[in-house]
Amino acid sequence: MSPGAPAASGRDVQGSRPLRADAQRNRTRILDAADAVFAVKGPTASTEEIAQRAEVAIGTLFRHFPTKEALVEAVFVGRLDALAEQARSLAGAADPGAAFFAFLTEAVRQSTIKHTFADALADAGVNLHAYEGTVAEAIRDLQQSIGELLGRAQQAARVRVDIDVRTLIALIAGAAHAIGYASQDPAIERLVLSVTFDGLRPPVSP
Amino acid sequence: MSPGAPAASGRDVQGSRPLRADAQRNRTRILDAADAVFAVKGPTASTEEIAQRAEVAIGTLFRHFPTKEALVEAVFVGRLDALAEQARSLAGAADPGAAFFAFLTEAVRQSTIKHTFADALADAGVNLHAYEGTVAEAIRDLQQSIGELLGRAQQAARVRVDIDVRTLIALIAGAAHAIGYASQDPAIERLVLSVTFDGLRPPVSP
Amino acid sequence: MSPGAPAASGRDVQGSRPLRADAQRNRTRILDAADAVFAVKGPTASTEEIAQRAEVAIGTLFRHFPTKEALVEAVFVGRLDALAEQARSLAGAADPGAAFFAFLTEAVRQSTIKHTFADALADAGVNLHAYEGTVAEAIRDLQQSIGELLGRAQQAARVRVDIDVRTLIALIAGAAHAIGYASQDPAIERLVLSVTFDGLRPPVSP
Amino acid sequence: MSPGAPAASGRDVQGSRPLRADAQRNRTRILDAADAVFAVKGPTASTEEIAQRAEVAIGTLFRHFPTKEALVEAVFVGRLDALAEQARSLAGAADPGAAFFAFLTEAVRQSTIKHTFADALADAGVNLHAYEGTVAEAIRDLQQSIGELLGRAQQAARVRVDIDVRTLIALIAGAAHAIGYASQDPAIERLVLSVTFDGLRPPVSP
DNA sequence: GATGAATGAGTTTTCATTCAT
DNA sequence: AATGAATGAAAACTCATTCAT
Repeated sequence: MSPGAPAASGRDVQGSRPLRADAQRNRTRILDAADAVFAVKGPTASTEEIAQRAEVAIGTLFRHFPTKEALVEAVFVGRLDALAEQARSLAGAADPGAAFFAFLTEAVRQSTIKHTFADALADAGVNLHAYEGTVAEAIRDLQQSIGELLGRAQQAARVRVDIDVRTLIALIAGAAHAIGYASQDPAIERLVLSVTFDGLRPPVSP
Repeated sequence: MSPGAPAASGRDVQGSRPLRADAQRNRTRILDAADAVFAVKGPTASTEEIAQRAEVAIGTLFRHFPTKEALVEAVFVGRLDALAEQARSLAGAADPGAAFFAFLTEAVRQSTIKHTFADALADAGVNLHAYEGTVAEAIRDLQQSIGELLGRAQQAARVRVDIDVRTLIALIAGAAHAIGYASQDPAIERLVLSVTFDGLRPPVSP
Repeated sequence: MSPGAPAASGRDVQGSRPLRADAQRNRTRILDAADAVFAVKGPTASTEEIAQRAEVAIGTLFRHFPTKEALVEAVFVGRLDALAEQARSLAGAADPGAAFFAFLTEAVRQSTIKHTFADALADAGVNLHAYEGTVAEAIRDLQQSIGELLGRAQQAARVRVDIDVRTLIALIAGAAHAIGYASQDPAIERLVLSVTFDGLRPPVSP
Repeated sequence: MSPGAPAASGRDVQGSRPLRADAQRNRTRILDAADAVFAVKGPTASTEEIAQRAEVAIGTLFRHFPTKEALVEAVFVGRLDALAEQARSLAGAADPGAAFFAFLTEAVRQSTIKHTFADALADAGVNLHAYEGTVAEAIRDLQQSIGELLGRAQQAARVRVDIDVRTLIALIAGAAHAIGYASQDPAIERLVLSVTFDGLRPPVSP
């Protein structure tokens, strides 16, 4: 599991005392397993399968996440945090345009693994008002870090000024989807990114 | 239900005599219901719910579609046929560029109703080799009619020549996804389409 | 279908006017189909399959036999009649012992095709009191014709005198079952018949 | 439930740790219920009915036996084990002929409860090659223990030497069938056994 | 009478969730 | 806290039987 993976999320559950060491370890294992299984089978994968992969009993899974939905959300938040982290790490780059498009490429690639995430990302990114709790928090955080990158790229005249963060997130999810199907075909992947990037550039001034 | 809706599909099942009037009516009701329910809840919606909405017994549903998969495919084929029909109706237009972008707009809007369709569309469009039967047939038909529009627009220098049909279908699905979440927000819809269109245009020659 | 097959049964349904020619033909087709299908798949075979094999609509099947049970019974009666016919054709033979064992061999072989029949035969043969209608009638008829053969063989001192018709029918069904499993293995078939025959012979007088 | 009944089977599922006390209790209840229900209604009885009789939820039944087939097999193996146990307990008897016929009587009586078992017994006994897993194992075990009894009885000149284990099992099943129907009538039961026993004895040397 | 579409209770199986150990 | 067995409400699918055409 790469650094920045969901389980490494530092987001604290408010109001709960720190977990015992073994409990914390189980929580991490469950999140990692869920992340992997959801990525392959989508969110209809069974909790039982996740528990098995995490090598914990099903009861343990439900002790940590009272419903399946809670688990799905936690995985989602983990991915959002990882994305936001990535955006922040590019925030100070010398070339704002390069940083922006580099982030875009990476974000699309990561979302590509499984549509579920792209779906959830776009939905949350665009309809933040419909969310609450940790998801809303994570999205707000992500929007801010992406906003930073976007703003700088726009100031550097590398991106159309009429694009806002919510539209950008929608575009990322869309491109991820488009590419997701063509996993065998690098040509399509390149073309989709190319079209999206070109469409984002400011119009050539006459 | 708009004209060209799935139930109106003219694709004939080979070798079966025409259905009795009442059976045809039920088949249509089931397809319409499935189309509507899948649009809202995705393909995991239960066959029972669809049967209820169609006001037929569950046995009737399974008489018409022997497995759930067959029903899902039939709905899908219906939508593909409607799209292809649309492409064909624009094929002879005087302005190939306008026709192309008009089709794109319409295709994205229709796919937007539910991601399921966009997903399936892109998957089938890109990975046609993985399909067979009526779905493969419908996709091939759609690819051809879209190809026509695309080819003319490229000859008229209104679309980049490096785009092929498969990439285009992937882009349509991607844009549909992106927009799908922003159903409340026409601004995002406009921007996503604008970015996609601009990205598709041929580079300005210096 | 060999002569003597169930459909050829001459047993009249009491009180019903003679069937129209085409109806009679359909009745025959259904019975033949049911006989064949039940022989292969047992009585859990679906009515639909039988109708298809008979090339009639399912509604036609149920017009002739108001319940599946009625159809099963009719097939059964057909086989009982065929057996009884066979017994009668041997009744006048010169050698009563040979006639008896020839019948036995034939009866076992025929019942062997499918255990269902052996089961039903034994049950009806032994527990005649539990049956009524055409089945009871057919069994009584069969018991009488077998009784004839048995009586003569006993008088000729070729069969133990303590055997009665009901026991004999049970033994036939039992042997048929035993052999049914060994359809691949003629050795077992021969041995089972040999044991049964030997056991039926009168004890050697000292 | 007599000792040696299916639930008491000592056959261990390899590789699985011993069940928790309550789970073992439920497993036993389910097996006992299945044994009883199958005996009355045959193997088409519904899993739901078995679960009800065992007073467990349907999910519990399927946790213990992942398919209905697995349950049917487990019941079958239980009975086979009980029979083999019985054969073994008679193996050392002083009088091999008496032991052999005592076993036969008992085996027929037990198989008589329901034809399903006799059917399965004969099929597996004769066509062992078509089985695998625990069923094959149990049958092999049974064949061996019966073979022992048979061999000794043959050496003592109490049974025809041309009989082999497979034929013997077929005969047991056949007799069980024959008797099964005559449960009300001890006379028939006695006669069927008598015929079978007599048929198995070696021919009187002149 | 024949047809075959419609019905709906019943079947096996899955799975999120609870709770005794 | 962890375990994993138990629960029971679905879910997809079947099939004997009915009834409109």
